[in-house]
Amino acid sequence: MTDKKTDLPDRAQLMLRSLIDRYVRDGQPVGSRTLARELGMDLSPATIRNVMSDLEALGFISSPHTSAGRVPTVQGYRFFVDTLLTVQPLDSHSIEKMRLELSLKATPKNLVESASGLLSGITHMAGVVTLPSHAHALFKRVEFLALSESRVLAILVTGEDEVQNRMLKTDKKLSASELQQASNYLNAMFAGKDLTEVRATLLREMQETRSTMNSMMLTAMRMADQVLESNQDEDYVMAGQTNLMEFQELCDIDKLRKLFDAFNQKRDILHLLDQCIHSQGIQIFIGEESGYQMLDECSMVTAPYSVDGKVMGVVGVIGPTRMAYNRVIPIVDATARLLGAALNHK
Amino acid sequence: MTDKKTDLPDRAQLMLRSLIDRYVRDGQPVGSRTLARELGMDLSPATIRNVMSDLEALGFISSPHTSAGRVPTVQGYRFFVDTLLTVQPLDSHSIEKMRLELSLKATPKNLVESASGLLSGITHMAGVVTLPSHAHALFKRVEFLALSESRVLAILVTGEDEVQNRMLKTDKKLSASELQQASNYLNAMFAGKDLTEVRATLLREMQETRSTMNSMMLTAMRMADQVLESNQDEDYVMAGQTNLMEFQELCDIDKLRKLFDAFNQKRDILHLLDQCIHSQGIQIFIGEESGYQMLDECSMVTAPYSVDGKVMGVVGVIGPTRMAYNRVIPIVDATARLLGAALNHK
DNA sequence: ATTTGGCACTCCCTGCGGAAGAGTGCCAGC
DNA sequence: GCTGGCACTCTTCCGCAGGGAGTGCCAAAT
Repeated sequence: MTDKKTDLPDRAQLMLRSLIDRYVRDGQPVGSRTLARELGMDLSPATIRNVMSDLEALGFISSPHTSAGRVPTVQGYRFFVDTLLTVQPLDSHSIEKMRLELSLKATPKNLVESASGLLSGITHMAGVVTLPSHAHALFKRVEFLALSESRVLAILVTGEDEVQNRMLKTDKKLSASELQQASNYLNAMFAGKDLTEVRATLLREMQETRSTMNSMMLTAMRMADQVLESNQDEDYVMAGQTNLMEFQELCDIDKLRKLFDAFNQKRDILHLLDQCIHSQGIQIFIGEESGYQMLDECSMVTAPYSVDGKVMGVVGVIGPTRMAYNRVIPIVDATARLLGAALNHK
Repeated sequence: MTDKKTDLPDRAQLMLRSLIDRYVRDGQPVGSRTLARELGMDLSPATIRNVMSDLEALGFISSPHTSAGRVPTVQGYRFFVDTLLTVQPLDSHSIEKMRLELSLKATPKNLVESASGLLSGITHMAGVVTLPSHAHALFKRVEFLALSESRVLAILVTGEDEVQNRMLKTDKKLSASELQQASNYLNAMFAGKDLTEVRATLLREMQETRSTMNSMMLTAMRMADQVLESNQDEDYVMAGQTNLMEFQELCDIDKLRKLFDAFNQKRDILHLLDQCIHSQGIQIFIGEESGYQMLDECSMVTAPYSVDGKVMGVVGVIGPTRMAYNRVIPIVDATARLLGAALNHK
């Protein structure tokens, strides 16, 4: 009986799965004798060898050298996670512990740090969580403070009493009452609306009704535009990077350095996380699949987290390609849910 | 002719210096023949050996094993930096380049990041710079914004238009005009004063004149007290940590991990930097001198930076014990000066 | 009193060879 | 289609010897 989709006999699939399980467990190439015992289905090593030979031909496994066992290839892992993997949901006890831990945090930033810490703590790998996007936060109010001749401090308060500061440059000095007028105007107009919506409305209004606007309104809108302009809140929090040093597949100083450089640079990692944000559900990059050389020996398991059905960011785990995917996936999944929930009713 | 202070013959001092120079240069234990050539003063290896023997007895050098050369001990380095070292100031060309780089940065945070980057870039080790202390910043103004029933956002503007947000809890709801009154009162009273002074005055006033205060004043003072309370701005910015991976004395994964954990934790490093902040001028911890195990094979060279004669923080370099102190010291020194200057006329 | 050459000694590093172990591929027989 | 047997390949792990670097000590020279 063969699986038509993959054309890979059931038995071979079982064996691939066993081999990966075993390899993930102790990191040694798996030989036919070991696998025979592991499988427990009363086959001789010779039989196993035949099938292994097929699996190797298909590119799912390979052997480091003639007389070593077999090791899964990237494609092997890919097939494994795509069609062989069975994950059982995380036990409710662990989930409760995580929920508790998160419930103690007050600010989004703290929550994100905590989530990242949880991920790294539980998986013993590196945890990464992007800061929640402000793109869909609700505009609550804005206030302006004149600091000097041409500098105005804008304070933007969004949905959950998140506060952001922006420094604006103005052409001329604006009086306190002018600023007050401007903020009153904006607050009346936009309170409760979505930030991206606010921005869109703003741009439209400035185009369409420019002529009929009085100068105060125009000033107000220009300032609001400046405030919303630089809303690229792309950043992430990482925890447990040093956990990665423990894995012997990464103990090469050179690889380690490239990896840590990338973590510090943030750019490439952000780019990857960005790709994950719109994939509904778990996303996995295995080894070179990421397209980044420093992650060649690593895998990344991510899940987007959302509040009110709106995707706010992504949580993830970075570890060696040889990781226990079936253990990591539910952890990442649960963390994403819990973080979303914690951000919500806060 | 002997140096009375140290009781170490001139020639021995010269030799120690040469040995350290050489060892720093290529990392190999230095033997008597090598040192003879290095010294260039026409002494036979046998003579050198005799003196080396003395230096070893004094604890300045040691040999990893019988038939290797000699290596400086921590005490050797200590003697070297304390009494043997001659540093020439950094050439003006490099200084100009650094000044230029710093001049492009606008905010203190950017300046600090840039300084840290410069340190690591030039020395090829890790650069670390603490954020400028706000303790002696000038109070410029404070504004309050009611966010909800019992939560008030305080915006504190200090000297150079630095802005800090604080979230306050209040017993009862305060109206916008009440908040306005409070901030007016505080701004009139404290504008232009030193933050620590403000705090001190605040506490004194609240003790002495409590009975004669009206409730508005009291509320204002309570809030101001909350704002200034949590002014512990202890943090640092680090750059080039990964440079440390290149040194073979640190290529031990375990040591590396402890080191990077400490960098992430920040606590211990901050504690060390704190010790340096009050030492007028360059401070150096060599190897175990720091008292922290993860820094056993490392040295730290620091210098405080100040604005208007007030010490604001410290810049430093962390690298292997085997570092070119005479090269690093002027770099750290110059960076401290330049950072102070850049923070000043900004 | 210092400096020096000589010499024996110690220790590390390298390369070599052989034995053990693990695993494979192939083949013939069931 | 499965299995046992067998020859073969590779890695890993010693043990061992030789070369090299450096030391300490001593007796002779300056």
